[in-house]
Amino acid sequence: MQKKVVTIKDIARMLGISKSTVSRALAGRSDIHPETKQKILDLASQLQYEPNTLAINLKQQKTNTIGVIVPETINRFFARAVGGIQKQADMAGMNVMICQSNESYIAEKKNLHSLVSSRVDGIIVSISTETDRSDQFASLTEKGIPLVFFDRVFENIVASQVVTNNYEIAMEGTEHLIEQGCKRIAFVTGPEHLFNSRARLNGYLDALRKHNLQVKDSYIVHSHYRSDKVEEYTRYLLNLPQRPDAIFAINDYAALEMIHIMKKNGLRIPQDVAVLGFNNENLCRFVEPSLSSIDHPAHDIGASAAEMLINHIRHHDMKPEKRVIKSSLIIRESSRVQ
Amino acid sequence: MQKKVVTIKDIARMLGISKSTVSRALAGRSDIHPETKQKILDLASQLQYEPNTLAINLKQQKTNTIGVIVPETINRFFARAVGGIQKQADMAGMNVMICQSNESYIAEKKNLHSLVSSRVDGIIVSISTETDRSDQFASLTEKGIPLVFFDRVFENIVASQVVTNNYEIAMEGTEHLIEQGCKRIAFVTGPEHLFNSRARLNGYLDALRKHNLQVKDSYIVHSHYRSDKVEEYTRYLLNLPQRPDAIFAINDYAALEMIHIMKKNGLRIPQDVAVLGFNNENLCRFVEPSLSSIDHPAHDIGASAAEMLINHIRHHDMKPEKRVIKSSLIIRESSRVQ
DNA sequence: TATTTTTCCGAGACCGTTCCCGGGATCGGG
DNA sequence: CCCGATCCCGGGAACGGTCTCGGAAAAATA
Repeated sequence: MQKKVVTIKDIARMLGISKSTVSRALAGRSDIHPETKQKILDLASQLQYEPNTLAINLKQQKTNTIGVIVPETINRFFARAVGGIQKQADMAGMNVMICQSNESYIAEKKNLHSLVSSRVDGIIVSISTETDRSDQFASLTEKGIPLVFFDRVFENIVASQVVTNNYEIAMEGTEHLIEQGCKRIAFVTGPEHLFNSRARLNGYLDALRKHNLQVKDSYIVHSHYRSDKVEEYTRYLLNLPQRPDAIFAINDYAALEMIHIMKKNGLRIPQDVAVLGFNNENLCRFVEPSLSSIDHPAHDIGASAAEMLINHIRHHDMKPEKRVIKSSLIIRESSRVQ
Repeated sequence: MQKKVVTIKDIARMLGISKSTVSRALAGRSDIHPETKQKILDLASQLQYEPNTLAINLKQQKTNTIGVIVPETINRFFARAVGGIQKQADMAGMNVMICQSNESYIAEKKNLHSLVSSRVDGIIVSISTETDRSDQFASLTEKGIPLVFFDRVFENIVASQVVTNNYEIAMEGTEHLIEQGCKRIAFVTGPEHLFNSRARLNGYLDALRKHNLQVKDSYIVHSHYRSDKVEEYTRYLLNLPQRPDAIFAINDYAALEMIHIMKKNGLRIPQDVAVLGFNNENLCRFVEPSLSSIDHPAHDIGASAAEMLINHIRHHDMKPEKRVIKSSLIIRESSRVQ
């Protein structure tokens, strides 16, 4: 049943010429008679010839492909970042191979091996919440495979990275809540070992200290980015002896769910509890109250990472570079107390 | 700078044996002395040897990879479907290569060529809104490459497909709105040439006819799945001489935005206009009013498509199969008028 | 000890391309 | 008419693996 896939050799045989000549014609090189070339191209399209990229890549010792490892594309931040990567790759005529770690260290490692085995020309990574060691990435550098991290990065590794101004924006967001008169500000952030979680936490802490507000550990929640724990830690916060009067949430979906739970408990947003989200999803504008958030330019971050990686691939001697992309605070009803 | 990547030949040379033997050890075959095998494995892991999948795939004439073309993973339905595909592929020990058409016919065609050139073992597709012809897919069958469509499928092509009961669920949803006393039900659906859009539309129309309600073309909006037109057609619907008293929306995000606009215009949901969404996103439970929706089991659809494709890959003589996965109506506040 | 079987390994073809190299044919200039 | 340059094209190695086949050495059997 299985039809034989047509190769360059088939075309050569049918035309009574050598495969070198066919290769020349298909590659669009000039040292070939126009007439011969036309015959080859005609037959190729008639037979629906598709070049075997496997063979080409093997021979060329490069794949024209950049590998991407992200936690999960169900997370819109990463979906948008991947979009930015793909757009940039398209412009450079490169392909993209996307892997999801599903926030698992093991899966991430498997993805990495898979990409290396596929001989991608470079790799872009945003690490999983579970990942707390970087040696598996260090070995890439030894192999000469360019590597760029974005958003979720390691602090101490020497590699290019694209991050946002986590510290500053967390500080700005917290100060905004303080200016609204909030004094007991809860902070929901990611796992402690993730660099950007720590940076955000520090921004939050420094904002409190700067305004002489008491830091209470019970107001700090370390959450995974997954959604199934939101109800649990919301109840925890609401049941504290001194209920928070503001919540800086890890993302907009979590913020939305928290607001929903608090409303059911008779709390008014923002009068009783002000809420600030993260990511500035579209839905922020359509919910009630509209949700203040941090605009986190996912698409640009991805595009920037891809651009940087492509540079590394093309000029192998480049030094690691760190880019900071600015997030911005978008104030809406959920945090406007006065 | 660029360190040489270690190959099977390097290991053979360093150990003074032939590459056949190294291959045997690495492939875990039995006709090799345990001691030799151990030496090879030790050196391989010490040198961080990674097999070149390009070479393996070229030789084996298969890639153990399934290609996926979806409109865009920023759309959560497709992100979840891809998740289902990936899970199923993992279980079967296969890889997944994801392409996004970005709802463009041209890009979709490019993706297809790219996957064929990469010699994927099979392809899963959900077509773009622009795609209204299927010949590019027909040629896959000639080449003997298994193909499975899901959700957005062609009506007349002979290929395996996984769809939901679009007609029935649109009918059920519409009847639900009718039972709530709504008489002027607007329907927002996808482009006319898409099979599932038409199926849903027919379900809607037949529900109206069954209950002797007048069908008005002005209540039917053909929208793309992108979000930037929502405001436009919402205003159109609200400005109709006979304003609709119910809206069956194309997805939950559109529904949310429509509700927001209507509220700003002083309309009460659901008393003035009942709203029914599509996809049953998490946020449905957290918005106000909570959003009725159609639960569209994206993950299962993807998993089912992948399972089917893997079967086709393993048993080349299989007949095309059509699977229907049931969606279900989830009633919440936004459509509960009484 | 002679023969058979088993164990283990090497040689080399092959997958589908690219590309270097060399050579025959044609052409132009002197 | 001769000869170097130009134009086309074919042969064949190479990319990094797999796998078949055959054979030498070791082990088992007679």
